Amino acid sequence: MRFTRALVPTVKEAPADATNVSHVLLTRAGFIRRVGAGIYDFLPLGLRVLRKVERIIREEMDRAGALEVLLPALLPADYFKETGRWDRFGDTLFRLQDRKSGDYHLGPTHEEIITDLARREIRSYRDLPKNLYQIQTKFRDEPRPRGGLLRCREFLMKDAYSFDVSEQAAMKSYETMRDAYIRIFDRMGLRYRMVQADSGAMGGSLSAEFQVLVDSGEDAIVACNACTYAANVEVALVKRLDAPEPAPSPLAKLATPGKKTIEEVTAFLQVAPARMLKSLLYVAAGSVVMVVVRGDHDVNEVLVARAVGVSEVFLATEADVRKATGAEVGFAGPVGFSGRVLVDHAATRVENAVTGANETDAHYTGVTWGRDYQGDVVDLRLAKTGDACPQCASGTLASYRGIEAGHIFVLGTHYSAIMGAEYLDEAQKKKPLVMGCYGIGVSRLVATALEQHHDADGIRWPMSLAPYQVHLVNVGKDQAVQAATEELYSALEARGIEVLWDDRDERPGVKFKDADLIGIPLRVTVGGKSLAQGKIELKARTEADPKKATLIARAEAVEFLERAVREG
RNA sequence: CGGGGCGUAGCGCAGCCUGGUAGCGCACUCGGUUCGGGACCGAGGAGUCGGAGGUUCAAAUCCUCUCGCCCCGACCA
Repeated sequence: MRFTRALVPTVKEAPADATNVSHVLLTRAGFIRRVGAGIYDFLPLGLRVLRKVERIIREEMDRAGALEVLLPALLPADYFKETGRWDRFGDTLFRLQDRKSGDYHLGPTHEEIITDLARREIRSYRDLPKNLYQIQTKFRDEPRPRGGLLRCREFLMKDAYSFDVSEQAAMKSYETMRDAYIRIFDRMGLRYRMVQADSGAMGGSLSAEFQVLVDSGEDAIVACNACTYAANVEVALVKRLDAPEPAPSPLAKLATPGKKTIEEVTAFLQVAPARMLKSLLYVAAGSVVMVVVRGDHDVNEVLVARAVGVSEVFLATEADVRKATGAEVGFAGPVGFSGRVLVDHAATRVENAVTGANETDAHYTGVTWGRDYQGDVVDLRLAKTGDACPQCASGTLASYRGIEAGHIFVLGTHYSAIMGAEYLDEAQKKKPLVMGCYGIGVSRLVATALEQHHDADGIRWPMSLAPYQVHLVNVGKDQAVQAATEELYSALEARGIEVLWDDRDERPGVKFKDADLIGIPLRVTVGGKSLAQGKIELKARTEADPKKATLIARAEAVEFLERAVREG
């Protein structure tokens, strides 16, 4: 492609509202333009990257035996009403009505629609297993779209759904997808980690996220430095500690006027935060539960929700706290508390702890688990760097940040049971299809890849995702240079190499700056000086030194570049 | 939904406090010089100042309402 015929509107200044690199660089390099909040145009370069992402995904999904379909984006409300998600999805659903006032919405995900297809078309165990996928635009009215392509209201997603005869067979489908995902993300040249994840409201039993490691990522994950354990902090566990030698002191009540926070109490009583019990009140499905963790630990709300058996919990309001404890906020504690108490395992190991007395301006000291208070002992604390690995003997956990690029689930029969998607087994018995679902954020990946591959000058696309493979630059107006560049351009195109030729009548500096910004992996420069020696210059975008270029004989250039492109 | 902020030329911004008929940089057009890391000189084109209402002789500027957007938090199959 000749630059003068292309649409590559690069700009020097970043949009004022951009807060992350991918948004800034995709905009500056002319890949995307913002149309509305969380809504973007893909310009030619952006679309080419998007297509590369799609192609890799299609190739690997097809290789894994999945079948591509295309489901509608515009959906009658009936299906979501059938599973209750019409209500549960709340404001996230883009709703609309047709001319006859019928309810419709734009699809945020397609479990219902695919399950409907399956219940109509899959009848026998002989039809199974099946894995259907699509690459489709999804719509979610996010409470707060942000980060350019990272969190949009309209975005492109690959979603796949597997159907099997049994839980065991579904596990196999899940593993096949897991392996396909590994190939996909490897091919994209991303550094990522597969982590245990919350199956949450999807009603699934097993799930893993593919987290692309980026410091600015929205998700926090922990991984063991010695074994394979890696998990989203939402569900990460920590090794349970052994009990200390018990040396219980008697329970005593102390006046702690105005000392509400852990910091205030530890300073006032001269005790370490680890000797405190932090008691927080949560509302779960309408009732209040007290959650007790060690003073230096934080509560993991997903674990609390799991322990209670609900999909989410909320921190109680001040009024709720006063009502439940009879004291101001800051003085809650498990001793003598009448409601349900959940205690983190580590908290039960604190002997002679200090905790609120459920009485304004008072705390207890000498609090000991089992003697002074009871409760359900579960794992409730948020894992953090340095915590002991729950899976192996000696490892410790380290924290990372990531962007969720893929998520795979075993769904079980959640949707098939509700919607009556059944097959007939060998014994002519009707059984619900066992499902799995597998998503990849296609448009998000364009931004995610960039978040991981850029420098101060611009983007550094991995070869597999780059909009073009070679960025050809001619410098100077020299007739010989012009002719040589033209010839090289044609030769490269003839070999099927994707080349963007900056044929603009611009100064070299402008061309080089734009080349760095756009981020095509190989830059080839044809200039008067080197051409006089029969050479052209090759510079990889990953090479930091702007002056470091490899000189290649003109005659060997095409083959050399062909090899360089193949090797990525 | 809670807190904060911003809407002025395609982009980034100033002007608003203290009302007086809209400006800067980039980009764009034309002419000239220049040409290996975002050149320079000169001449131009381009804005219902987010919208509605009000105050006033006069509103980008003051007042009221409204819409949109951004940031932090909440939320995020």
